[in-house]
Amino acid sequence: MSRERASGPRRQVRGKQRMESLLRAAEEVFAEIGYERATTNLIASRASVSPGTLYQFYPNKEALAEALAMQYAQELEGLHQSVFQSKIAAVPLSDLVDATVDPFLEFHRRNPAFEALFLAAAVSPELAGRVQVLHDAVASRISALFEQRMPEAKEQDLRWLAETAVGIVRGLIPLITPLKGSKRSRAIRELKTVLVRYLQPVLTSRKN
Amino acid sequence: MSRERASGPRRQVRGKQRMESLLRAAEEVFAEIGYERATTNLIASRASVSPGTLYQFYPNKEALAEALAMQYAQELEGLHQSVFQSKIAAVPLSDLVDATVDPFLEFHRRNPAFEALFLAAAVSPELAGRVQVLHDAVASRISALFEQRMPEAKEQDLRWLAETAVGIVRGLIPLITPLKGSKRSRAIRELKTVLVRYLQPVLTSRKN
Amino acid sequence: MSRERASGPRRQVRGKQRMESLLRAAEEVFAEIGYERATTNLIASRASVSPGTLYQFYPNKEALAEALAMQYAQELEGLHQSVFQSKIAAVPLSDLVDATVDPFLEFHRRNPAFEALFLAAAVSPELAGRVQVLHDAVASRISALFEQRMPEAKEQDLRWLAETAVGIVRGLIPLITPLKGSKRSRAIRELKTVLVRYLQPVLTSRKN
Amino acid sequence: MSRERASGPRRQVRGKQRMESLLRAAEEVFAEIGYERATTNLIASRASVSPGTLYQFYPNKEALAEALAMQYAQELEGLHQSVFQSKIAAVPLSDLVDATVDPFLEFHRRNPAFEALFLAAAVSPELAGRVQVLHDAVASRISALFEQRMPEAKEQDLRWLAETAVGIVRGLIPLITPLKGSKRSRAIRELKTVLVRYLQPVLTSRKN
DNA sequence: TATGAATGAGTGTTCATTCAT
DNA sequence: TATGAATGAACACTCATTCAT
Repeated sequence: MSRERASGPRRQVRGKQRMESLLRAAEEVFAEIGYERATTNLIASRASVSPGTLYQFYPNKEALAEALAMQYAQELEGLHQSVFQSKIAAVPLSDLVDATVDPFLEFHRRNPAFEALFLAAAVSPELAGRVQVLHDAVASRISALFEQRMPEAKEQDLRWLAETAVGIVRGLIPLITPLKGSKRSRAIRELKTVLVRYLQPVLTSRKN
Repeated sequence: MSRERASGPRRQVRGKQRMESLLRAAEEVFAEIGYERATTNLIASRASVSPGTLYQFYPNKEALAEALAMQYAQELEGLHQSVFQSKIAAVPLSDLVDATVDPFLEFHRRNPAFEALFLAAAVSPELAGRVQVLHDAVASRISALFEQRMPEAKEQDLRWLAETAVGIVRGLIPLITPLKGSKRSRAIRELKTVLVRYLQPVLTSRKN
Repeated sequence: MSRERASGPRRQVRGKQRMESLLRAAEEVFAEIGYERATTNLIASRASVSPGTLYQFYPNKEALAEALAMQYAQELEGLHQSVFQSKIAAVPLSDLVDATVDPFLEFHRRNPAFEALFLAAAVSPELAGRVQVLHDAVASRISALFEQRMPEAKEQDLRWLAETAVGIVRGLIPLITPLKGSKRSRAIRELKTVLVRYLQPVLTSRKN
Repeated sequence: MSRERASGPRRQVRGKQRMESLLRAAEEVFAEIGYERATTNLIASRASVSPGTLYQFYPNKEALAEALAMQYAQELEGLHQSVFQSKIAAVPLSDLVDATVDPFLEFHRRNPAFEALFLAAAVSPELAGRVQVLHDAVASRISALFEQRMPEAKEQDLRWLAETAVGIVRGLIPLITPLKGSKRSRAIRELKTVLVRYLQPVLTSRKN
């Protein structure tokens, strides 16, 4: 027989590619019109694929959101790698804030569906559970970072600090996102000011 | 003299009541499942009326949201009346923060659809315009309050300060809302801490 | 008692006025958006009256159409009075056509709902019966007119002639209505040419 | 070679068939109750499909009307083919009228929704544009036909002649449609008489 | 009489999902 | 695998008509 099953692995590769392109399409659509308003048919057609194909890879709309969330979470893990490789304890707080906030804002800019997922999670309890990973990824990362500045602090307190910091960022991001240029810079500076002033009393660098 | 077409006004009263009860039903439903997921038929049936009745008073779903927003905005206006009547300039900052945050959190608790409107506005551009009034009501109020502490400050800077403060509150409210009792108190204290530390350098009371 | 029932007749007068103003409102609305699309609520509000009031005078939408049709029919009766008072048999055919067509076109212009009723009747069998009177009023009038030119003709043939003539007018009116000025005049001339050429062989004036 | 993705084309065939059956259902319903009163759900159920299926092929009710109009227009193009193939200039006028009117009446009988579309267009401005093609198809065809009889005539005049002739037919068709048998024949003869008498003076055959 | 609130079946249309091919 | 036709329960919204006042 001429047609051997060599296509097995190849098929899997194609499958992965399809999943990726569907995810990118979902990202696009979520970013444009939000999760709730996004329709699976639109996502499929953005991926140049039939609705049936979409459902072959993702059992429903939520699954797309979750897969996207997982991808984001993974990327977020790596986001502050460089910070962790530096001597955190010795760096001035404002530098630490810079090194944490800037990559995050960049990530935010690169992934406009990120916000859409958070908004959707706030409305849909089902989605909330699946997107929780995103929040956790960030918060525990920040918490770990803080620990290196104050190793004697209680886990609980570190967590509060981290959650609050993350909340501040999420609260001020809407002020930043619509702006460009110097106005945006100013808004970012304000965000950093809030964080520094909030954290200063507890996270003063060891050097000082 | 006393009774010209007695039933006219009575009918109008009934109309007003219907509008109120529809608004309360909308509030309920928005709070439970969010604006996007709320259906006009569900709202109508919550108000124990037919869909047609709803549309006799509100031309569409957005109009309900807007009417609700207006009501909230009005209530928010009155929220900090007492603060304004005190000698703002002389009060310790932490007291000022208390007097501002506490009523707002209370308002937030009493009106669970408030958050739903904000979330919806973030997703729906059409709604955004109609709900803007809510944000403005709060931000300009806070801005005015700040002005009394630092009358020499530029309008622009005051506005930034206010927007940032409001952003902080909105960012941290999700940490507070799900909690009860002492955990909630702690979360609230954390919010106030952020605000005080952020504002202290610029809004130190005159007395000091 | 000071408030006697002198209002009886006065009330009836007011009732007539209401009916008239409702009919005028219906006419307006039918002309603007057609019978099918016209809503009783819109008609009522055009007459500055509540829907309930409308239904006190006309039991349903059809009744409005019928009442309007009756009014038109009555007016159409009087439309060719002057023609009948002339010596029809002696007048040149083209003059007769002028004297018949011109007032009709004028009537058509003055009563834009007239056409709307015909269109609606063509679609709605229920309405058809009620609007029939309009067609009959015109056709039998024309038939009578023709009779004076050829008194020996059979009733049947006269009727055919009249129906056909009316059909021609109704068929060409859409070419006339949208036009103004000289274009309109030309279209009218064409209509008259059709009628004259059609009728000439049978309705040649006696004088000739 | 013969079977690349065999089911693809087969599905497309099914799609085409659905579109046809939906169009036939629409035709039926339009003919029975008119365009305005026709509901998409009724059309769908006539075609034994769900509403969703209808909307997969036609984005809205108007699109159905338009598709129908296109189909009719195409059929109308071919309607007078045989006339054009004859020596138009040499044929007696009454024969020409026969050869033009008869197929058209036959078409009219076969396609009862044709009239419904015209009526709807007269009421709905949106539809008017989409149905215009029907009128144009007929009128320009007739105009071309007339040109062969009087090649020296001005384009403008030919158009007037054609529009008028079409108007006559449309005006008299309501007299014909409800009739059967000899009454119908008589009505048709009357229509042809009108046309012949109107056109004779300008369209006398060359032979004469 | 007159009002206008109230009705509720029905309208065009959507969309997450399934299924035959 | 992939297609795209098919579903059908919902949705936002309408309107002729009724009814309490």
